[in-house]
Amino acid sequence: MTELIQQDIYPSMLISEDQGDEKIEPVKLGQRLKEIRKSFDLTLEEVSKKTGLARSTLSKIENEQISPTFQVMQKLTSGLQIDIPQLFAPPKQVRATGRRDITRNEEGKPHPTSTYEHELLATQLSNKKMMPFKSLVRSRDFADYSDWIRHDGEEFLLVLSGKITFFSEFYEPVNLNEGDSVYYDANMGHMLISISEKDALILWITAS
Amino acid sequence: MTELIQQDIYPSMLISEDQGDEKIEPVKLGQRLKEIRKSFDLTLEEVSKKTGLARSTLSKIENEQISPTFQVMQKLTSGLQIDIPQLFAPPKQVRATGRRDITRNEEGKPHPTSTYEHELLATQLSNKKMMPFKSLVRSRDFADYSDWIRHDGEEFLLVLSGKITFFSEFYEPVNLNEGDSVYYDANMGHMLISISEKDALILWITAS
DNA sequence: GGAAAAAGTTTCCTAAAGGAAACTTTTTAT
DNA sequence: ATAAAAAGTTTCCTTTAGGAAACTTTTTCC
Repeated sequence: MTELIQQDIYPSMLISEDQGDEKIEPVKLGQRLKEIRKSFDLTLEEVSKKTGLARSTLSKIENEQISPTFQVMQKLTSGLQIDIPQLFAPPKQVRATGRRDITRNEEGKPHPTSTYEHELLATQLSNKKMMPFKSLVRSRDFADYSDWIRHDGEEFLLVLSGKITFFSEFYEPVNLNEGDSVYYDANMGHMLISISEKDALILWITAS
Repeated sequence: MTELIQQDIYPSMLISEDQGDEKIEPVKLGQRLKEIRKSFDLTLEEVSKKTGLARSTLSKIENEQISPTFQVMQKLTSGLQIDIPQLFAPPKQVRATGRRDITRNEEGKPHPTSTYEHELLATQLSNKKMMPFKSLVRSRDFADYSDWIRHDGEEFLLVLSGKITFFSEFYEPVNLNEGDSVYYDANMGHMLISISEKDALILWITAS
């Protein structure tokens, strides 16, 4: 996109090329199987011997005339020494998605709990790798928690304002001031309390 | 971020790949399906509605009385919004874990480039899913960039102070003020410039 | 080019999958 | 505890998958 720099061309001024309809992957299993077979340079007969499946059956699967049972698929994967995901991960197409979701200050999706006022960010997008949210830490005593908070994935938090104490299962409690951050495994028990005059505001991001 | 990655690469800057070491093939497809169903707290009837499969069929699959056809497996995965490998990745290996890494304000690892002053956070940890850093946006003109910045993964940014313009390949430029945030696919070209009097400070997190 | 062999497809049959409904077990409500 | 409802299983029947063999197409070799 050199033009953008050289002239003043904005994205909305550009006309996108018609790149053909991207088909949503219905997974052409037969086609995929044929690719694999060819890549090993095998005939149906040879695959038949390796997998114990009839030549005719293999032909029909490759031509999408029948839908193989799981049993058959297991014979295929073990006979051909491949694993199942391989059967479905054919052309690892790195789709240049262009999703973008802006969340203005204070305009996230509110999500209050007994100990936090969460404000979920980027909620217009689903299927994302990270889940960002701002949280007002209302709790001021770890007695507010009945137990450690613990869940899958990893978590990063940054103190935006105020001051908190970060408790965790395997470490001493530690105080965090504005600008401080911590990265931790979220299946290690953890919890927060505000210790500043005003409730602390933090940015939280989870990935799993 | 392209520059960031292309220059010095430290372990703590790397994002851990999904450990796809799945060689295990659960012969217990039915059991696995039941686990998934229970985890969503669904009844056979509800799964039936979601997938279009008969209640009886689902029961038989769960009890290993029949071997579902690929067609049926596709209905299962699309109806339950899971992907196929998930059906075969049963024993979720709970990774160990109690890592924690605190970064005090301004005490991250400096990493200057021509357009940004990056301050890498949580650099004591390697193999993490997210890579967090604060960046001072020094650039004030998109002519400072020779081309779009573009890399794998997804990115989230939050303006900590100042004001920026966020340029991206498929959208109009947009101004972001303190507290505003944006989530986007990083393989969509993107770049930032400061438009406040002082250079803007942002929090940036990448995951791939 | 014309067998003959090899590779692949189609047919035909039986064995198994998938659906509707009957039946059994478990949960909820009274 | 008992009835009613919900969840799950089994039966019975129709449709479809899978294998053996016949058939068609492609390749090999003279």
